[in-house]
Amino acid sequence: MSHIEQLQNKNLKVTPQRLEIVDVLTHFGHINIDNLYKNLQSKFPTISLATIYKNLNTMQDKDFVCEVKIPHQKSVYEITKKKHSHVVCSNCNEIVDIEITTTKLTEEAKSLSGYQLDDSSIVFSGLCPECSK
Amino acid sequence: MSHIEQLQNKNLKVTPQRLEIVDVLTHFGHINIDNLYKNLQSKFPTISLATIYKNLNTMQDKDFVCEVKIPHQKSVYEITKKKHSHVVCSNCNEIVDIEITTTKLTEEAKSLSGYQLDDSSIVFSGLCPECSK
DNA sequence: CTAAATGCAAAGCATTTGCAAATAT
DNA sequence: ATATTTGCAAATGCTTTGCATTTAG
Repeated sequence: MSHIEQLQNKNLKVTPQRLEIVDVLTHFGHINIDNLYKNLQSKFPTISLATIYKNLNTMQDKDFVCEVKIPHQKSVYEITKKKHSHVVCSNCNEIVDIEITTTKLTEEAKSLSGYQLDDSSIVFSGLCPECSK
Repeated sequence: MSHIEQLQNKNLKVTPQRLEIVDVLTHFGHINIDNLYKNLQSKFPTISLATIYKNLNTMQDKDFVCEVKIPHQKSVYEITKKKHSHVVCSNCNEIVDIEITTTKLTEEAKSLSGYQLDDSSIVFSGLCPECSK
């Protein structure tokens, strides 16, 4: 499905700025506000941070984009996709997605806490292959 | 060990304000800046947010306090203790600590990502026993 | 006595809002 | 044609800084 269709499916008007935000998010996978801004400026020299904030907010409201909170770093944003976890390099900040099975751990957490749990946010930290050389 | 001794062990001067911050952190387990501020005002009507920020920052530098980033909420702070995970109620925001075994999951994450991992941050979300009634 | 902490005010960032003009549908 | 989006400027909110005074050790 094209990015245009993805936006239309969420009832988001397809503006050039918005489309480029989706392109950049898709290309980088995860990106923080500042880097998103920098990347958009090459194609849209007059784009404003307000536009980026507004777009990220409406996209989050429509559940098309989500924020990932990372320890000791600024939050990054990603296109909402199948539930997954994150691994972050504490040296170069590279982030990758991983699909791990959290069922057993969530069960453990449920019985230990007495909570009814339906979600989990997991971020592993360490060194990426490049930085651990 | 008393809170006074805990501060001294970290080379932190024992001021009344600082001691009360530790008392409040210990009492609540996890608290965000605003609520910490409100709680301190009863005992120190003229305490300033700057003092609280400065204290949390130096305490974090000394690894005596740490920040916990929670999805969809303001960060909370806690006294640094043995590694553990968190469970948060998405209705009343209550947070509890749990000790779960993350070894297997971390191994899985390592092999999937190719990263050398030495830390993980896990936050489960759901309803606390009270809110799920 | 010295270095650090406090509290105030000001400064510095980050994010949101209001609004006129432009644009998507 | 209408409702939404954009980009600017201003406003708001959050966190840090500078500094004179106070306090802990």
